[in-house]
Amino acid sequence: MSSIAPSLLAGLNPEQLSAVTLPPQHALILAGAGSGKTRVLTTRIAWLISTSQAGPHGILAVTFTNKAAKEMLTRLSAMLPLSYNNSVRGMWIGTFHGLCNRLLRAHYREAGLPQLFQILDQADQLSTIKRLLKSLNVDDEKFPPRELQHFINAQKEQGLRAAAVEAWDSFARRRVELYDAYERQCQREGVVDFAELLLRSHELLERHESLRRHYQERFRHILVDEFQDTNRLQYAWLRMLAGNRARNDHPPSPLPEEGGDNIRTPKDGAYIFAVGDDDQSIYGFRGAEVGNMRDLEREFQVAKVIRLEQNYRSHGNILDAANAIIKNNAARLGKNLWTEAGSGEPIRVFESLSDLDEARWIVEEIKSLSRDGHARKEVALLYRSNAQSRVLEHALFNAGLPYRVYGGLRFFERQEIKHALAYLRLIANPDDDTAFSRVVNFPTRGIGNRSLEQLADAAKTHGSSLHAAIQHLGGKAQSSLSAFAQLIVRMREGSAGLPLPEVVDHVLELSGLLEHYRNEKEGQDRLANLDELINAAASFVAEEGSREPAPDGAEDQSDLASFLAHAALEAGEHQAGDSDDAVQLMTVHSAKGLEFNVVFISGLEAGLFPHENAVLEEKGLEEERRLMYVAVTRARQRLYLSFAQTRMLHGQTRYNLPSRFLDEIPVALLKWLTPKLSSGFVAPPKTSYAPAYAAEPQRQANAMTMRQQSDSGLRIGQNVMHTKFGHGVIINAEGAGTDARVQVNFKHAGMKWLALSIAKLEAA
DNA sequence: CAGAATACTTTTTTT
DNA sequence: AAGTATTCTG
Repeated sequence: MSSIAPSLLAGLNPEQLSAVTLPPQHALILAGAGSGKTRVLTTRIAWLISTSQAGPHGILAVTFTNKAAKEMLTRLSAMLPLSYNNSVRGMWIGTFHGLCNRLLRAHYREAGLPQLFQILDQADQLSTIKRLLKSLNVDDEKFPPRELQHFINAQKEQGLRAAAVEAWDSFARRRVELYDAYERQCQREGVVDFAELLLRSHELLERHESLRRHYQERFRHILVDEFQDTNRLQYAWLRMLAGNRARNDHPPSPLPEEGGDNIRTPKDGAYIFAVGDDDQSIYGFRGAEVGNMRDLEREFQVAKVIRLEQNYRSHGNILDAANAIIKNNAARLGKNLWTEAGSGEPIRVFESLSDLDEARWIVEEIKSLSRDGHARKEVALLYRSNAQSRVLEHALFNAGLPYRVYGGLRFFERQEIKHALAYLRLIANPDDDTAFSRVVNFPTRGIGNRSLEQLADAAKTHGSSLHAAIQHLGGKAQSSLSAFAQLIVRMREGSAGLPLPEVVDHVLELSGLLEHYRNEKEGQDRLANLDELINAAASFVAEEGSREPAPDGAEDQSDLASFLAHAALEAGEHQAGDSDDAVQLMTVHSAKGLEFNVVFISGLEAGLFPHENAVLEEKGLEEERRLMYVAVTRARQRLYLSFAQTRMLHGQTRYNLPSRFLDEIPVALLKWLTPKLSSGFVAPPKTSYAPAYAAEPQRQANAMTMRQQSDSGLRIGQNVMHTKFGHGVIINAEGAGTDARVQVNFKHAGMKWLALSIAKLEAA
C-alpha cells in the first residue's frame, strides 16, 4: 500500500472500510440514507488509484445526476495528491446518458449517426411524435401522443426495436408501425432521444467487437451510484461493459436474459462496484428496476453484500420515524438504520385549515428559525408535486424571505432559450425538423400554416427533411421559406471561426429574437435569460470545453455540438450560487441525495402524498412510501410534517384527510403543534383562516351534517358498492348537503365523481 | 397571415 | 389555475 493510502482510510467505520478496500471482485453495497455512500464511492476510487490497482484511465463511474458526478469529481480532486489531479481527467465519470453521449460522439460512424446528431429532450420528443402523427394523418384520439411516447420509451428500455416488438391485435400492430415510423424519422433528422442514447450505445458495443473489446479492456473498475434506480437497459449496458466471454454466445436481444445462469466472472472484463439502497428506489414509474440489485447479486456472484447501516446524518427520532415507515413495505432487502447521535427533538406535526394557512405557518416558523440562528439555506421545503410550490413561493415572497426553487421550469427549458437553441441546432444540422418547426416562423416572418403544410407534404413525398424540401416548393411558400434557409446559411457562415459565446450572440441578433423580445411588453426577463445564455456558453467553454479529453479514437467535436448536448442532458439547474442564503424548495424526488438541518414536508394528505394515481397499484403505494422515507431522511436535526384540510388544486378546492404515512410513525416520536383531531369524516368548506384548533367545533358540526346526510356513514377510505359500477373505494369528497359529491375509485369502472344525492352508494 | 379571443385540456415524480 | 390548441377577426 502506498504511503498516502492510510490517511485516505482514516475515519471510516468497519463496514465502510471493508467496502472501500474490498479486493478485486464484484460488489454490492447496500447503503442506507446518510450512511456515507458517496464517501465510500469516492474513497474507493481514490484507494484503487493510490494503491496502483487501477489507473484513472481504467475507472468508469456512473452517477444518477450531473450534480452527483460533479460532486464526485470535486471530492476526488481533493483526495488525490496533486500529481494525480491531472489524471482525474482520464476517468469517465458521468450519468448513463452523459457517458452514452460521449461514446456515441466518439464513434458516431459505427453507431450510424451524423457527427453532429442532436439530442431530443422529453418535450422535443413529444413534439416530434405530434408532428409525425399529423403527417401520417393518424387520429391522435386513438393514439394520444403522450401514450405513444411512453410506449416507445418503454420498448427501448426493454431493448426492443420495432421489429422485435410482439403485436397481437391491429391496435398493437399499428402502434408498432408508428414506433417504427418515429424511429425512421429520427434517423433521417439525425436526432436521438434519451432512451435512444442508451439503446444505441448498447447496440454499438454489441455489434462492434473491436470497440467492445477495447472498452472492456480499458475499464477495469465500474462503479455505480444509486444502483436501485437503474433500468433494464442500463443494467444490460453495464453488463456489456463489464464483459464476459460467455456473453458472446448469447443472442443479442431482448436485453434481459431472464433466469439465465450466465455467471459473470471478471477475468476478461471489469469489476462492478454497485452502491444502492432499495428503500430509496423512487423511479419505478419510469422504468427503474429494484430487481436489478438481486440480479446483480446472482449473476455476478457477489460473495457478500456489504450493509452500511450506521447513519451519520439524522438524530434518532428522525431515524426511528423513517425506519417505522419503511417497515410497512413488504419487498425489501432488509436494513435498519441506527445512529450514535441522541434522539434529538421530537418530530413536529402541524394541521392547518388550508394550503394558504399551511404556507403562512411555514413562513412564520422559518422566520423564528432564522431568529434562532438557523441559516435559511439549511431549511428545505419539500412537497410531492411541483404544483404545490406556488402557494409556498407566494407566502415566502410576501414575507420577503429569499428562496430558491429547484426543478420546475429549468433554464434550458424556457421558451426563449429553446428558441435560441433551435437556431443553434439548425446551424449544426439543418435537417433537425424539431428545431426547424420551432423557429421557422418565430419571430414571425410571414410563413403561415398554408406554407408549412405544403412544406410538410413535400417533405413526405420526397422522404426528406423539412429543410431539404424547400427546394421542391413553388410560389410564395418557396420564396419565404428560401429566405429562412438563407438566414440559416448566413448564421452558419457568420459564426464560422467565432468562439462559442460570440456565435450565440451572433445568432441571437440575426434571428431577430432580441428584436422581438425588446418589443415585447414582458420581454425583459426573457432578454435577461438570453443574455444569460451567452454567459452560460462562456462558462461552458471555460469549464467543460477543454476539460474532456478526446475519448478513445474520437474526432474533435465542436464546442457548439457539445454545448447543445450539454443543454439537452443537463436541463440546467441554474445555480444561484451558494453564497445567497435562501430557503430551498423542491419536490421530494429532487431532494434525493441532499440533506438539510431543518426539513418541512408539506401537503401530507391522502391523495397528494401518497399520490392518488399511485395508490391504484400496489407497487405504487410502496414507491410512495419509499418517497416518504427519502423525504424524512433528508433531515439532520429538525423535521416538520404538515397537512391541510383543504387545498386548491387545479382550480378546485379539495378536502383531504391526513396522509396514512402520518399514522405509520409511532406517536411517541411526534409532537403535535395543533391539537390532534379525530379525523375521519369529510371536512366541510372553510372560509376562515383561523388556526385549526379554533375551527374544531365547526369541523365537528359539519362532520355531523355529512353523517346525517348519508346515514350510511360514508367517509374517505370507505369501501362502497354501487349498483352499476360495483365495488370501489371513496378517495375524495367535496361539497356538503345536497351538493356533496364523492370521488370513488371503482375496481372495474375506474375513477368516478358521484353526487351522493343521486348515486346509490352503499357501504361495503 | 398575425394576433386576439376563446375553448379546451391537463393536472406525479424527471435523467 | 395555467397552459395549450383552436377559432375568430382584422
